[in-house]
Amino acid sequence: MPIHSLDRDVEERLSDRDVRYTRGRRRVVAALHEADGPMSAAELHGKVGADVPLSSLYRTLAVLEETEVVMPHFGARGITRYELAEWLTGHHHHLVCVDCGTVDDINVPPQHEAAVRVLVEKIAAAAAFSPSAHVLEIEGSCSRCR
Amino acid sequence: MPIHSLDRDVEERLSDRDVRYTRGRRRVVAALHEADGPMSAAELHGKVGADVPLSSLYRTLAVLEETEVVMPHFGARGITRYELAEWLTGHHHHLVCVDCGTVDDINVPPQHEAAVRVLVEKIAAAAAFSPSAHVLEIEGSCSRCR
DNA sequence: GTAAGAATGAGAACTACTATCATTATATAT
DNA sequence: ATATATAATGATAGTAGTTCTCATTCTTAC
Repeated sequence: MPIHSLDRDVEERLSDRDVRYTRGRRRVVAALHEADGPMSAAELHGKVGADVPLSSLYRTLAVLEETEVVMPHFGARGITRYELAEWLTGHHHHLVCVDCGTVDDINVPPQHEAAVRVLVEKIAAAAAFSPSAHVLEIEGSCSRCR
Repeated sequence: MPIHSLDRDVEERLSDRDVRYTRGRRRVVAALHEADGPMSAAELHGKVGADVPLSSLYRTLAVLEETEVVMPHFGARGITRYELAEWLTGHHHHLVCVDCGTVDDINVPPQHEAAVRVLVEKIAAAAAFSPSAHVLEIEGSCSRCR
């Protein structure tokens, strides 16, 4: 999705919730859009510039999470990373490097995704659990570490 | 796996690594064995008794992680939970309740597990990533919350 | 242009976790 | 069995990531 139509979608969502789409918030959304995986507050601090204080980034992320523009991801010890919500980016999964900890997004072709969904349904059904979503993380060594 | 054979396996592993299998460590292993999902240090503090200080629990968990008796799980904001390693319990996945945050283990029948593995291979292959493991978390509402 | 409300920045406070160190327990050698 | 060396524990101080507070600045509506 190009940045301007993303921006329009986010703008509309925030306006619906009576929340302003300010410069600081735009910067965070843009940084997450350029990233190729979830980012932590500290990583965003490095990317959007150190002039934006960490406390503001945390608050911005909290606001964007409440309005469902971003989603938290808890894949690493002690740190919360954020990525744009799937209604903005499309459904995807993660490749997690067990050596360096980087997380990269991976898009799954529709037929595989459908197969995953069917399996999830079957597995959950056996436990009388009604699944609303699934998270698949593939662990291994990334190309940089291998 | 019954507790005594689990205990024997852990004992052997720790002895191999020249680490003692003490009373405190046994208590943690037993608590994790009885649990039906990963537990945090604070939750263990409640379960094994408040007479075991948190600092000891954190260190015990670190030792058990180094010796690969337990595995960390980062499914919740800011907290690390631990569960017995899969060589002790068998491979399994998680049902995560989006309402209350509880995580329950779920065993997956072999044919479904095989299908998951095949899909993971295919998805990863498309990104030139060689998978060593996978984590599948199924989100939904647990029976208590529904 | 002004008033009301929202967002920001700076820093204090909180929580999960880690490190330190003195004390206690365990294992090995004699 | 006792002494000695090494490991584990408990208490507490310290750290990192995150959240809260509040005074100031910016927006929006009138």
